[in-house]
Amino acid sequence: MSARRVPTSIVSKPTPSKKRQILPRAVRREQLILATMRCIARLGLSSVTLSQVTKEAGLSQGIANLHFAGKEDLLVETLRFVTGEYNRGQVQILEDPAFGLASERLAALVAFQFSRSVTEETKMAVWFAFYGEAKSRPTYKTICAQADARAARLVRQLFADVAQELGRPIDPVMVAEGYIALIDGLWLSLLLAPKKMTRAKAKRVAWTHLNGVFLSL
Amino acid sequence: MSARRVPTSIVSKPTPSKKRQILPRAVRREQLILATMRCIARLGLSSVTLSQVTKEAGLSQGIANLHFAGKEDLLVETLRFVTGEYNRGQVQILEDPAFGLASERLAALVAFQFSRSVTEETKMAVWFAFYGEAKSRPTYKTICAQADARAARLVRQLFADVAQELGRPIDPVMVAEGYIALIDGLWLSLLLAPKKMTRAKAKRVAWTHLNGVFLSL
Amino acid sequence: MSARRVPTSIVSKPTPSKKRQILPRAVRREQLILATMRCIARLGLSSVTLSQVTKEAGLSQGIANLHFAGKEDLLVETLRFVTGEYNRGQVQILEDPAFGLASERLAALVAFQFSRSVTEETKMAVWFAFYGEAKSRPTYKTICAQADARAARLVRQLFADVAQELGRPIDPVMVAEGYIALIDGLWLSLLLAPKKMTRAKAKRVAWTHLNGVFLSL
Amino acid sequence: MSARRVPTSIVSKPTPSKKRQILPRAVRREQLILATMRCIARLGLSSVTLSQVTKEAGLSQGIANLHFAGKEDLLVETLRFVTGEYNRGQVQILEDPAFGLASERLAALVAFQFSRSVTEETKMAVWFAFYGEAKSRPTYKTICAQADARAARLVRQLFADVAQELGRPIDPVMVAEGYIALIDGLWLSLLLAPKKMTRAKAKRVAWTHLNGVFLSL
DNA sequence: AATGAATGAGGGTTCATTCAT
DNA sequence: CATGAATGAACCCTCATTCAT
Repeated sequence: MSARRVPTSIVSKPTPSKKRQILPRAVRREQLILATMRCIARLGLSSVTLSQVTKEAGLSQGIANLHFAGKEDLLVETLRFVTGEYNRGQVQILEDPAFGLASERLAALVAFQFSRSVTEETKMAVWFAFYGEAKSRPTYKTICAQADARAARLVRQLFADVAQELGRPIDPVMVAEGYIALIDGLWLSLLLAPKKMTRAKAKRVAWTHLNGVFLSL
Repeated sequence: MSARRVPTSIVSKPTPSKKRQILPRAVRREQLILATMRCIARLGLSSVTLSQVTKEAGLSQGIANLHFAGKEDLLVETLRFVTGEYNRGQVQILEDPAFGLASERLAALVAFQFSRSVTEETKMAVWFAFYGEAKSRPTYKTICAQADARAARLVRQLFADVAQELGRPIDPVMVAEGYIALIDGLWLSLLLAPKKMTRAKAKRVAWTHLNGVFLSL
Repeated sequence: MSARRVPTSIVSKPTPSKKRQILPRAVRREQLILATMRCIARLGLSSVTLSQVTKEAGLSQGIANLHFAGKEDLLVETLRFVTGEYNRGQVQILEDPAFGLASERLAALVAFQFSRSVTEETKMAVWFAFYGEAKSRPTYKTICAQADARAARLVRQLFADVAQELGRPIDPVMVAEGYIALIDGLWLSLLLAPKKMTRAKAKRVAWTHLNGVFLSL
Repeated sequence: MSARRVPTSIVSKPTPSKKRQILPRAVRREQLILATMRCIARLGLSSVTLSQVTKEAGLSQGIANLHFAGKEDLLVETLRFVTGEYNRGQVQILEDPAFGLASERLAALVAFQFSRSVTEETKMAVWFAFYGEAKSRPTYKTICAQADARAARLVRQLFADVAQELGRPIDPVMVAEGYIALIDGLWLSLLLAPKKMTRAKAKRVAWTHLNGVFLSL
């Protein structure tokens, strides 16, 4: 049958080319953001240096300050990149006209949240790296909060739809909050104990929770 | 009837005394660890400096290196302090002979996990600060993993007991993992969006989840 | 009749230029090494700081760590610089085809060893600064020992040639060791008591010794 | 035959006694000076710390500042101790009424200068450690210069006596300076290349030199 | 007098940022 | 635009000194 495909990712390191190249601003910025993500995952947010990031990107020292206002700005943009991508993915599912039923949408959401792309180690690491600093960094906190709020709104709406569809009266706010907390916790397990928590298992746990919530969905 | 007590915490800053004071090693270490916790909460793990920590503790620059092998050691001991305290609290509940029923124990656990002491902002901040770096720091990762493993074992046992007590056949491993993930996620909400998530609400969410799991506990 | 020339030296401090200048790595390294030599002479090996060295070189704090692996590396390279220079000078004399007679070579060696360039105060200070630490620093010791061994070999050969030329049977090993010790001792006098020991006087002492050794050379 | 005696030295570390002891000032000072010498030999002048010295002496941190004005004072007194001891030894020989002939005195001097006690590694290391710093430290320089001057005076007188005794007209100043330089150089060899230069060999080199000087003494 | 915990100035080093090329 | 050498502020850490015990 089909050959085992190597999972490719936009976050994996590209092959370097030694020539001095002039590229569009947006491309350079993304190069740097992706390199930043890999560095955060490898070194941790507190050990990331511009030197490491630019080396990872295969570019010169000074380039980060050329395309970003400074290190902090690069980090913020990295966070925005990750949250933006996630939120766009969520929106796509919840607005996809292909789904007729809310419960189908929910299934798609769960699948998405534990898809390889979303739970990629690098991304998880970046998420939690910023969560860990968010408490003390208003900028991070705001971005995280906004992303969370957007996600919560979508999930709330979805749960309301599902409840209506099933004829089960639930409190969408409470249920959404519980569900989101569960997902966050499962992601944390995936990040910190990948030996014990797999994507498949996490998905099962999520469904168990949902079953409990909707009493046999 | 009782007067509204100001919530005191071991983590809050003590009044300074300008005199050069000589104190037992253990006391100094705890002073420094608590100051470190406050600094992590205020500045973030990546911005904590020994200078800040010792100033926060009202002590001199050099003292941190006098009582700890270095900054990294101080941070590690801080992490151990937090995880140790939590684990001890958990064990206490699960071994307390005062509880006759497993379900009473579970209630106590939930109460403990959302008690003021455990969910104190500073502590939550410290937890997630280290979680955020754990991916890239083997030492942190190990300590977190050990704490998580201990917690998981206790919760698993408790859930098995509760299930037996209620005559509900559940998979304690899956259920424990779900519950723990939920708690982690709720703590994260408490930390990042204290405006939207209160301790009371979190507790309710946790109970909703448990109800779902045990089908009307 | 010729005008009294100001003795110029590569070790004397150059005029500073305030502009940020970019220079080849080798040039910067030599700048720093020379500044280090001046600092050792002025402050002593135990009081040399990178701060002093870079100020002496008219450069910024951080530059030392940019061109050397660290302070210790800078010091080691400084030692190598001095020993290398001396050894090269010696080799040059002993291999110079201009000298027909071994005794001429010997005369040139003595002249070299007490030349202004070799006995420059700064260099003598550096030599003995490192000798003083060599006992306890394997790296210094090795470099000094290698330089000494090279010098001894050359002197031994030269003395053997001179002895043959004069038809005087001597023990080249013993004589070389004595001569080298004498030179070291005279350099020490030049360094510590320049008021009492001049280059001219030292040369005379050396010749007296050699006369004694070769019985009227 | 007699058993091979372990060469004992005042500089070797004494057995520690854990009790807090109160001792006469002079004893404490000497304890600390001897410990300082061992530390200089082991670590080098630039790495000696009071912490190391007091540990080596088996005493408490603060004691050095109790018996000396400060670290610098301790070092200076250590230098004085070594130079004083050497000078006293020299004077003793040159004033000893037991010697009838100046040449006997000279023989005794050579024997003394290469005696085990004087050429003890620790002492040599201390000598050259201070020589190495003397250039830049007026205090060290003065002490070394005074010791050298005293030694030179004695040697000069001795050489004059020997010359008269032998009926050889020599320049005592030049000869003394050459001899002293030779001795210094030989000590340096003993310190840095003990594998290649032994006390016996050094003595022979010295005698070869003296023979040359006095033309078959 | 003796101890050793506490202090704080100053060291080496890192690294975000600048800027000459 | 891109580079990477140069800068200098700020970090961690050491250690001479002080001082409560």
